[in-house]
Amino acid sequence: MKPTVHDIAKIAGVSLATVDRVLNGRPGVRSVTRGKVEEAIASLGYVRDLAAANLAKSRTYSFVFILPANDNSFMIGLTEEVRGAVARSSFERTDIRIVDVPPFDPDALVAALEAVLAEKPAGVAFVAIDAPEVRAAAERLRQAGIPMVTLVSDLPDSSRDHYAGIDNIAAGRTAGSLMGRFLNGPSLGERGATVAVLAGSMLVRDHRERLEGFSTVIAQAYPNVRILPVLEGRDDPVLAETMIAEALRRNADIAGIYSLGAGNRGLIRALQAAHGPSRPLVIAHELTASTRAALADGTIDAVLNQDAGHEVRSAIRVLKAKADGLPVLAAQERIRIDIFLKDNLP
Amino acid sequence: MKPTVHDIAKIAGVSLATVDRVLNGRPGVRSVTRGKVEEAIASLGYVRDLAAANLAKSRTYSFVFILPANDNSFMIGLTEEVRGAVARSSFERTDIRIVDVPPFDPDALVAALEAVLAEKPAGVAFVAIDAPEVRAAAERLRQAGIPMVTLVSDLPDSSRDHYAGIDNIAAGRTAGSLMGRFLNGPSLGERGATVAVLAGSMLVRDHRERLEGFSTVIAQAYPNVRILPVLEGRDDPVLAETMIAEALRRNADIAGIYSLGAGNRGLIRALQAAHGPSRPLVIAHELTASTRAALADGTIDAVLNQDAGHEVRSAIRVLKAKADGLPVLAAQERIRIDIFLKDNLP
DNA sequence: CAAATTTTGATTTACGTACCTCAGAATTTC
DNA sequence: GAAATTCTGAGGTACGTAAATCAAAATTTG
Repeated sequence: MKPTVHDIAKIAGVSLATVDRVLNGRPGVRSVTRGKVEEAIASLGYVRDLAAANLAKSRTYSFVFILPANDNSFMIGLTEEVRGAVARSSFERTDIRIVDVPPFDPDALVAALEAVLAEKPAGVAFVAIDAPEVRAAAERLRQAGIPMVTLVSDLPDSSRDHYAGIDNIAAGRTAGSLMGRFLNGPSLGERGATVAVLAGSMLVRDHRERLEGFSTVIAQAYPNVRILPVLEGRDDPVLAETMIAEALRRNADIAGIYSLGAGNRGLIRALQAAHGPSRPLVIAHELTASTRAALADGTIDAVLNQDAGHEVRSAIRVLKAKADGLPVLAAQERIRIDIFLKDNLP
Repeated sequence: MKPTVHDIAKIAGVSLATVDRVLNGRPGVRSVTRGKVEEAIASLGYVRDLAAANLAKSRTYSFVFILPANDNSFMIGLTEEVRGAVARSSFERTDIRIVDVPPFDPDALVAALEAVLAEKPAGVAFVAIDAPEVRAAAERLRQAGIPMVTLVSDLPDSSRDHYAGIDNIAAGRTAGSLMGRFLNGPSLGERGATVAVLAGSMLVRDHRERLEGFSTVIAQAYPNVRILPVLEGRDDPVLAETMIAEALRRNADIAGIYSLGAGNRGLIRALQAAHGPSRPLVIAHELTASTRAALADGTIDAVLNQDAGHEVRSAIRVLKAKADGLPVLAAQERIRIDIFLKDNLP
C-alpha cells in the first residue's frame, strides 16, 4: 500500500498534526522533531496524493492566457484551442481566463501582465513580444511567484518558467534544408537558383529566427542558392499578394519561395494567378485550411507546422506542475516541428 | 460552484442514497424516481468529480502491457518508456505490469492475452501481430469488457478500442515523396534512378504498409524511379549489412535506399564501408543512437520517427478514458510521423 | 387486508489530505 | 522556581464521492 500521512505519524512517533505542519511548512515544530518526520517521509518514500490534497483544498488552478487578437488562421486556431481547454476546465480543475490584447503591441501586453499581477492567478501563459519592458513585467510576475509560460513566441533569457512552442531556428534550418534538397541544390551547378522569402515582420522574434536558420543552412550547404531581400508582408493577405506577384514579375527566375510568417492566403492567390514557365517550389508555415488545400493541389510543396492544440495543452500541464512545484516531463513537453507533404496530411 | 451529488438530491427531492443508486446504476430505484434524478442531473449539468470518486474507491487502474522481447533499439526504447510509466504509477493511480513475449510469435501473444483475460485488468496494451488467432483472442477480451489498445503495430478490423501508433501507409508515402523529391525525380529524364528497399519482414504488417505507401507514391509521381526487389533483413544487423553490401556491389547505380524496418546498424556499416562514386540517398525509420549519428554525419539523409514515449503515454491516457467510459481527445492522441533531417534533430 | 416485496430515506464510514482549535507538555526566560 | 513562551498531541470538520446498513414507506402479491 502507498504510505499515507498516518503512516508517517506512526513511524516518526508524532501526531498527525505535526506531520501536517512539516509537510505544509507551517511553523511550530522543533527542528529535532521536524528531522524525525522528514526521516520517516524519506524512509517510507511518501508522496503526497495530489488528487486528495486538491480535493481537500477544493483547489482549482486559475490560469490566465493572454492572446493577441490577431485575425490570421493560426492565432484564431490557437484561441480556439484555449477555448477548448476552458470547456474542459471543470474536469481538469482549472479556471482559465482568456485576455485579448492588440497584436504587436508591447505596451498593451505589459498592461495585461500588470493586470494579471494584481489578480494573482496560479499561472499565466502569454504570447511574448520580445521587448525590454515585457521582460521587466515578466520579472515582476516572477517576484510575485506566479508561474509563467510563453506560448508560440518566446522571451529568452527572461524569468519565464517554460516556453511552449517550437524551436524557430531549427524550423528555419529545416526549411532551408528542404528547399536546398528539393531544388536539387548540390547539382545546380554554376547557374544556381534564386529564392524569395516572405515574412510578416522582422520585428517579430519568431520570424527573425526562422530567417536566421534558413539563411544559415542555405549559406553553408547550398552556396549556389541566392536569397532575395526579405519581403515583409505584415501577415496581410493583400499586401503579401501584391508583393509576391511583383517579385515573380521582376524575377522570372525565382525557383523557390519560403513563406515564414502567417497569412499565406495572399501568397497562394498570387501563385495561382502567376503563369510562369514552371511554378516555384514553395515552403510555408502553419497548416491551415488554405495551406492544406494548396498542399493538396500542389501549389505548396511543404508546410512546417506547430500544433496549437499541443502547445495549449502542454502550457496547461506545465503551469499545473509549476504551481505544484513538480518537475515537468521534458520529453513530453517538447513541441515538435511537423513537416507536412501532400502525402502525410492528417 | 460546481454541482455535487448533494445538489442533485436537493433538486430532485430525493435522498443522497437514491442519487448514488442512479449514478452508479445500482438497482432499487423506480423508473419514475430515476427519471426525476436524471432530470436534475441534466438540468444542473452535473459531472462526477473523477478525482473524488477515485479517492473514495481508492481506485488504481491496473494495466498490462504486452511487449515483444525484441532486441532492436526501438523496442528497447519502447520498453524503457513503459518502465518510465511504471515509475510514475504511484502519481498516476496506475498499476502497470509488463509482460514480455517472444517476438513474431502469434501463439505466444495469444497465450499472453489469455493470461490477461484471467487476470481481468482495467486495460491492456499490446504490440499486435496481424493473425486470425490474435484477432479471436482480442474478441474474447472485448467480450469480457477489457479495454484494449494496440501499440505501434495495429490489428485493424478487430475489437481493439484504439491504436496508439503511426499511420504506416502515410509514413511509406512520405518516404516515397521525400525520395522522389530528393532524387530530383521530375527532372531525372530518360535515365531514371534505381532505389533499393530494405525491410525486416514482409510478414509484419507495418513493413508491408510502409512498402505499399512508398511504392504507390513512386509509381504515381516518380515513374522513372525503379524499385529493386525488397531485401528482407529480418531486422538483423549482420544480415542487413551483407545484403546491402551485396546489393551495392551488384547495382552500381543505386541512387537511393529506403530502410523501412528496424536494425539500421547493419545498413549504416555497409554504407560506411562502401566507396562508390557517389553515396546513395538514404531514408530510414526510427531515430536511435545509430541513426541519429548517421543523420548527423550525412550517411543517412532523412529519418522518419515515431515517438515511443508519446505512444506509451497516449496508450495509458486512452486506457484510462476507456476504463472510465470517457471520450478520448482524438487530436491529442494522434501519433504523428516525425521527419528528421540533420537540421531539426532534437 | 395482511404479508411479502420493493423502493426510498437517513445516517454512517471511508478515501487521503488540509486546516482549525484547544489543551497539555516541554522548553526557555527571568 | 514560577511565568512566559514555544511545541506538540488529540480531535474535529471539510472536500466530493462510494458504499454500506437499517428502518420506514410505498407498492405489489396472495
